[in-house]
Amino acid sequence: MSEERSSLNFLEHIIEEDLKTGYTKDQLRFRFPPEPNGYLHIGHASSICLNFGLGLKYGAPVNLRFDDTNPAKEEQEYVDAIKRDVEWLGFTWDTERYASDYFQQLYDWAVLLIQEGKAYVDSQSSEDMAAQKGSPTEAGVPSPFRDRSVEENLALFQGMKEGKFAEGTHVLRAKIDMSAPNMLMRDPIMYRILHKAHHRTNTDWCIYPMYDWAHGESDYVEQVTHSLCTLEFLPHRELYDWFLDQIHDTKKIRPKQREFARRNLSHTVVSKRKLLQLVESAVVTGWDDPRMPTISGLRRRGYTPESIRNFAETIGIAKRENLIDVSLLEFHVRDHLNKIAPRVMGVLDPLKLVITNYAEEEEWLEAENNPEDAAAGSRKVPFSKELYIEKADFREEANRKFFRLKLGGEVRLKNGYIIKAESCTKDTEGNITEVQCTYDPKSKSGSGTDESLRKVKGTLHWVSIKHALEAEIRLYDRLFTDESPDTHKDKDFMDFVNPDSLKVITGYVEPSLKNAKVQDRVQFQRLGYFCVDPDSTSEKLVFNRTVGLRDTWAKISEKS
RNA sequence: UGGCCCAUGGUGUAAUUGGCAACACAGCUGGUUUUGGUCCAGUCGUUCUAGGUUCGAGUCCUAGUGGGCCAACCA
Repeated sequence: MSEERSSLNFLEHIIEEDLKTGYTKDQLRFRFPPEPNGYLHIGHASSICLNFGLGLKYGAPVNLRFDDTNPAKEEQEYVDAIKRDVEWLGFTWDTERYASDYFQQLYDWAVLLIQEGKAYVDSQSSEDMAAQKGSPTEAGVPSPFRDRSVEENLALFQGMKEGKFAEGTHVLRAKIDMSAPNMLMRDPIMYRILHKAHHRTNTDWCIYPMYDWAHGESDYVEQVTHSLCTLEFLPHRELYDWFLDQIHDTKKIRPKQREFARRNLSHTVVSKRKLLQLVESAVVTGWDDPRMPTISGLRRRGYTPESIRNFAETIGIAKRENLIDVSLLEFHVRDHLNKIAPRVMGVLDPLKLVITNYAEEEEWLEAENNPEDAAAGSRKVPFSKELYIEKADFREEANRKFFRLKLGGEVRLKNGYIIKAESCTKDTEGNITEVQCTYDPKSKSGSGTDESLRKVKGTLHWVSIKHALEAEIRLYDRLFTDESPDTHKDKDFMDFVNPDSLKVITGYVEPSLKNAKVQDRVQFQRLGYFCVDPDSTSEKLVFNRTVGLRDTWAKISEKS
């Protein structure tokens, strides 16, 4: 597969290079390492697609590893949600791992470092330590505890482990270089005391390793070859390598950390703090609100795993700053849903249409389920004298660019007949309340008559009033009015919340939808893609608009 | 103000590693269409600046400019 001549991203170039000079293909191994402290979002999705995609490309295993080194923030609930989301995206991990699986090993290695004089227990306050750290332009100063004896360090560290000390009284630090230009190398903390129960190890431990100490060593334990993370971890690489130097057995794989730029999506925020703020301030209804950029939100909105994977693949991966327009994500849902979503008819903004010369009680017309997919078959939709059409599809008069219904003009009712608008009635305020029309009985769709073959410029969707199902329709728009809401120095991202990001309306849909199930996805013809929300009941259908159809008419009418 | 990373059409990403700057989206034209959808065809438009090396530079070197990251007992 790696012989494919399709272009490679910079990480694939690195891997190809490593394959030539070092590793064999069957040694390759990747990992996706979330911290179980929140819900996964679209940014994680591209990291998941990157790591698991590499696994698929090279036939290499990919571990799902939970970076659970901070019991203050992590919960089992998040572990479960993360697993569900990764699975939903369509990926299978090789083994499920936890940094907490390695607490004992990490402890043993830490003891080794102490014995070698490469780590020491510091007993200062965090404020004092911060003050000694220096700044990017000034060197730090050594802690007064830096030269404790190995014996004392060993005894204290053991005491820390045994719970003899309160939180904040001691930490274990690596003894590296207090004047290193890289601040992370100025005697970084390896362990802190936390008297908190951990969702997996419970109270077995009261000292917990810091990210830098745990991450690289976990990669090493798992023999991950390429440990990929976002660019803000670049300064950590030096420390990652230093920690590996201390324990690396040259007969084993030495993991490499490499960094890529996180993908930024326009009109959204992804930081956990900000997403939480949206939830807590009730701007959205929860982590899975269809407007949220979380995987669970996208799922509820009606996005398909394929569309997200395709999106991740087209945006690619690189090292530069980026802001990807959400419309690209929308393109990919449309692209996929166009192929798989059954077509149905629903009217969201109804206007009554009466066919004055229609004499039948009702009839059931044949309707194609999906013109993109012959195997999708067809269904019957009821037709009768009184229908709903969209308000926007009728005007008393209009210019030639308006293909829809106008007085004296003709259109085809999708799957039905050609009609001609004869008159309309209005209320006291001048709003059109009903349109009267006549139909050509010989023009029935699919009948093969000359009349049925006639071309008319417009085709409208419709529903038969007496057969229609009432449904709640939730129309979503971007959550933020600004394309990059959290990058303004003078304004808070909450200032850009779009007040119209949700509109709830009542619509009328064809009766074939009666038994639609939660998560079913359909195209309301000429309107967009919709899916059945979990709030739906047998009494009342609830649809989410996933995304509208591409709308050329909106552009034309905007111009004039 | 120290160290490090980055810079290619409107957006995102490529460029066989120094050899004709391409792909997707968006835009615009037209065609097909019982969805103003889809599909098809065409079109628009790009290497931050200044030097240097070279027969040849998006790619290498130097300087500049612009953007980003780094001082949590977070990850």
